[in-house]
Amino acid sequence: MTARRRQEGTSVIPGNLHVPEDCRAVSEVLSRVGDKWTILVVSELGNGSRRFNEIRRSLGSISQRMLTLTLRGLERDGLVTRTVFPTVPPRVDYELTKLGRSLLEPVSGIGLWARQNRAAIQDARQRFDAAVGSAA
Amino acid sequence: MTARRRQEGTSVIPGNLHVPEDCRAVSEVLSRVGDKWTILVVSELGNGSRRFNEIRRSLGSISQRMLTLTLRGLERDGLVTRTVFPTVPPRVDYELTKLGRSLLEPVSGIGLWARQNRAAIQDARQRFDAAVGSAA
DNA sequence: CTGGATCCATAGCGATACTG
DNA sequence: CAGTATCGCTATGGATCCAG
Repeated sequence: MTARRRQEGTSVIPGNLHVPEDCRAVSEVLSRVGDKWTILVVSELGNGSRRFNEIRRSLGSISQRMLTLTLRGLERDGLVTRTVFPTVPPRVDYELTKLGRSLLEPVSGIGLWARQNRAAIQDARQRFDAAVGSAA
Repeated sequence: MTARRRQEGTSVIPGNLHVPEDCRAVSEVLSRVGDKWTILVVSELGNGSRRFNEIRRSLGSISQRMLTLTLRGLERDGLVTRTVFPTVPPRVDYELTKLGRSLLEPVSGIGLWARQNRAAIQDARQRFDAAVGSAA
């Protein structure tokens, strides 16, 4: 039970994820990035500074509550800055930090993949469902 | 409600995500990729074909149920193949498809970012919590 | 060994109402 | 406009038991 790793793979990807330490790191980031809204918000902010309701409308379907929570989380993790203008009515601007912008690159990779392979996924899904349906 | 896109940004990232159509695509993929286990499983399978309990042990903490569900989902979406050997005891191998391997690249991008910036995030988190704590 | 079925606890998230 | 607070539903995910 000491060494049960397979040696065959020699790591196709440029950094192993199966080391426990890395697993935690990835899982942590994933629970931030992988939630329902983070990537969309970050992507929107990738186009420049935005006000609260601007983001809200640009995403269309996000609830006020979730946008607040998402932005709070991003702010907490140092990915966006929150600038309050003490005017009336109040105005709050959100903007990506350097760290936040650095996330834009890997995130856009996922986004690109998503758009390129969505059709393939939907197709596979239909085939799978059909097969399961007929088998049952 | 016809055209509410800003023109200023000129898209830092190589593909806009704020088009409704793309938003759905990304959200879809995200709900598959962004769950608690998919990325870890895909990463592990990136090193080669694996049996059910091999994956299970390599991740350590995943429950049997969730591994089954995750693999089923991945199979449904055409990202992994499931090969059953009708032996006794039964043996089932999982392996990434071409589509699955193509996901490995953007995923490893996220993984890389995670490892590189985990410290920065944790740091920002502590500062934020300290600030909020003192403000309250 | 692989994995289905069930029970249960919690987290996520939307809807709504209220405040500065 | 930009939040906060509360409620309630649903999805997620773990534990456990059962079966081929």
